[in-house]
Amino acid sequence: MARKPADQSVNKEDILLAAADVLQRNGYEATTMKDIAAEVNLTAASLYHHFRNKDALLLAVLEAGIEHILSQIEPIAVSSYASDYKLRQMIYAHVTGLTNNTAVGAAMVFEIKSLVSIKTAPDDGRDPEVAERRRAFIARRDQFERLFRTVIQEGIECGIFRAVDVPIFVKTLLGAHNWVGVWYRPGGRLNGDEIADRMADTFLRALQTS
Amino acid sequence: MARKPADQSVNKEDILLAAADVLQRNGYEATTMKDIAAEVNLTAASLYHHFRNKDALLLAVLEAGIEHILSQIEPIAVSSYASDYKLRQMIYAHVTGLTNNTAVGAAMVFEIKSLVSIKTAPDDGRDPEVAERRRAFIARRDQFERLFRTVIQEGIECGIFRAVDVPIFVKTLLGAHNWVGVWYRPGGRLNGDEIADRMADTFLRALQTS
DNA sequence: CTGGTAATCTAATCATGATTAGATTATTTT
DNA sequence: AAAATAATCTAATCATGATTAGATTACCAG
Repeated sequence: MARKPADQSVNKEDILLAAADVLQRNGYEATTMKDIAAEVNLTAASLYHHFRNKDALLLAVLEAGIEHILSQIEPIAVSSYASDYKLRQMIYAHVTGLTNNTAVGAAMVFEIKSLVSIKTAPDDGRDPEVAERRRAFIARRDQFERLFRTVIQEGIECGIFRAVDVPIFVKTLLGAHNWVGVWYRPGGRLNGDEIADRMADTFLRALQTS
Repeated sequence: MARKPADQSVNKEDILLAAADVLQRNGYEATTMKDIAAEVNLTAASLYHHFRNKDALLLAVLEAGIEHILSQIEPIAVSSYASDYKLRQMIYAHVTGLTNNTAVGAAMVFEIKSLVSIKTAPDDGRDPEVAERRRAFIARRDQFERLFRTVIQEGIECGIFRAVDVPIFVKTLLGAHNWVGVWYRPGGRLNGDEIADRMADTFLRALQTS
């Protein structure tokens, strides 16, 4: 499990990676600070030098994840290629993103719930900063979804795609993608690229006019 | 939140429903025995009269959920209608199942991870009975997935569907479905039936020969 | 080198939440 | 209605895990 020789000091990057990994394996509540610390050969207490608390750490993981994905998807979405080409590329980017970094991917998918869950969240007076970042994160999520909607809407308008119920179609698409983060295991019959391909086929077929 | 007048004594059914509900809201780890108990106006301690422990309770929720869904899907899958008709019905049953009982649906989707998660599970010596039921549950899950695969395979063989990569297609389909349990909220623009319809359209289109 | 900051550590604290023990009360059965 | 059983309760226990306090150690600027 240990990834490093346990020598030099650790930076936030390392911790985020390790956290994403543990998070994927165990889920938010079941992941202890100690688990994360162990992954980078630190003690739990040391993590507090880098992050205010567990929530802040989780949030940082998710932020990194979504920014990464957005940085891949956004340029495609706003490019001027044909809608079908764009959609295929976006699907490809998203799915391979999830399969390449399973950790962040699955953490992202699942932990959103912890994040949105009202348990800790009801106008969480305790840490206004975290509350704010939480809000920002959700906004990015929405942004992400919107990119897909826009591309599909475009495609419909210029007649490349048949007229589907865009919001539902996008939820369907993203649900399928997200689930990949759950079942995908490296070394299976297909690699991320191949999976992405097949999924893109499915959804582009579904949008085909005829 | 309280569903009952808090009078007569409570039975397992009630507890399972309540648990599913809380589970959906908070997730496994974040759901306390007290939360569940409160939902049926009991104390946490009282729950132990009905279930050996928290794991057993969760498992019972999931078992009930999957049996219910299977009881809906299986008859359709083994019937002798045309594959496309069967698939549409199965999608419909699954999706509306998830939207009707959001609680069980989402709990099912998410909590599988807790269940499969190795945290509590590594040949869990502590409670062999629970370990066994856990195994059985996973088997039912697989059975469920297999029903979809079979129907699609059939359809391909008799030329109703185009030749897709069946395992991936089914993961795609089920991922999309499962996600419904996450985003669906009663009272939205569309009800369960309408959502199911649109999703069925999407996937049947994707399978269309042409 | 030498002070100062950064990164860690060890050893508490503190809170939460599962589980158990030992009554108590309600319902059935005979 | 007495005995037995079921369903609850209250009041511990016990363990875990987040967070804090107070050193210690490592590393960098002057």
